[in-house]
Amino acid sequence: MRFSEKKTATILRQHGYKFTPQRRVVTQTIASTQDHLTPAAIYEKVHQEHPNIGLVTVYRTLDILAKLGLICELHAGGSCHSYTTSASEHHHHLICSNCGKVVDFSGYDLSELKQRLSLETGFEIEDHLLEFIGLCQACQKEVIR
Amino acid sequence: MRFSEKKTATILRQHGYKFTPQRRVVTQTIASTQDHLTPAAIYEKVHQEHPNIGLVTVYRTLDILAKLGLICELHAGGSCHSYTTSASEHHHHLICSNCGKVVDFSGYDLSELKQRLSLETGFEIEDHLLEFIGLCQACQKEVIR
DNA sequence: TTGTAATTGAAAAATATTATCATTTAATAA
DNA sequence: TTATTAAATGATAATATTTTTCAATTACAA
Ligand SMILES: [Mn+2]
Ligand SMILES: [Mn+2]
Ligand SMILES: [Zn+2]
Ligand SMILES: [Zn+2]
Repeated sequence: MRFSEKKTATILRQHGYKFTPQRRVVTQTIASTQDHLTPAAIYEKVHQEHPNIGLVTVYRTLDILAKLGLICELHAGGSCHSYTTSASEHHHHLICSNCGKVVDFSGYDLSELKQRLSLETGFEIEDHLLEFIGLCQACQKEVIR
Repeated sequence: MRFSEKKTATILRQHGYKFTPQRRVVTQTIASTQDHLTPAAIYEKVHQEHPNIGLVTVYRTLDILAKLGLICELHAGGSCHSYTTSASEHHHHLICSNCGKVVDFSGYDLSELKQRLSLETGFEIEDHLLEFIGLCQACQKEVIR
């Protein structure tokens, strides 16, 4: 079982959030499938059983669950955000989550990992994304929490 | 000089695209700064000098330039897409660009790189994103190009 | 120069996300 | 249990973002 209701409740409460029925349902819905789902897809599933839960609540819940690491946010090309349960001269990026500053870095080679994954999964890998998110020096001073 | 107009023109034409004034301007605008810019920000800059270039053209141009690797698309948390010149138990993802299938993988450790980057840049790194994009086995057979 | 497929811009449409605010509710402690 | 209260919800509206449409224009190969 990849999903523990008790754990979700505990972690939410530990961070000062309430464990509401809505949050339980959204979490369960995401846990009920291997797929990654867009907010709209999650809302649709949730809405079938619980037509009274609003889309906005889904968005709010996803934000919180992702922030707490209870679900995993991923970037899927076109439709930017989806969620799944948490269980040239190429360069990569370091991005400040506060001011948006971007620092490039290079010299980190992922080709060995890429090859390993290709063999293990049969994927034909075309691209990758490696980004670090954090606070730049300037923003570390400004930001309270 | 990080930007070569001739190279842009050549690569566009090599792929059957025309090298239009609009595409030149968008490329130049992106190349003119170290920042990463949202489509809206790019449009705004472009629009100052060339008020006749439409927002839609900016979007279309960004798609093409990114696809050809002439600019680099990045995922910046909140506001999903920006562009810059191209020069639980934690796990990561392998995503099929055709059907959206997601395969998790784990056991790849980025902590050493993270530490190195922290030291070099002064960033306080909070998170990272590592994703491989490609075609799953099933889709490799289906997809023509 | 000509022909033609690609591209463009304006507008509208479709999507996606966030803000507001009156009402309800989970959690704490009397 | 009950009362209290800050947090959460849902309906709606407001924004923001992206895509579609289509007639007019244009790059560029022939
Ligand atoms: Mn890059
Ligand atoms: Mn992950
Ligand atoms: Zn910063
Ligand atoms: Zn696939």
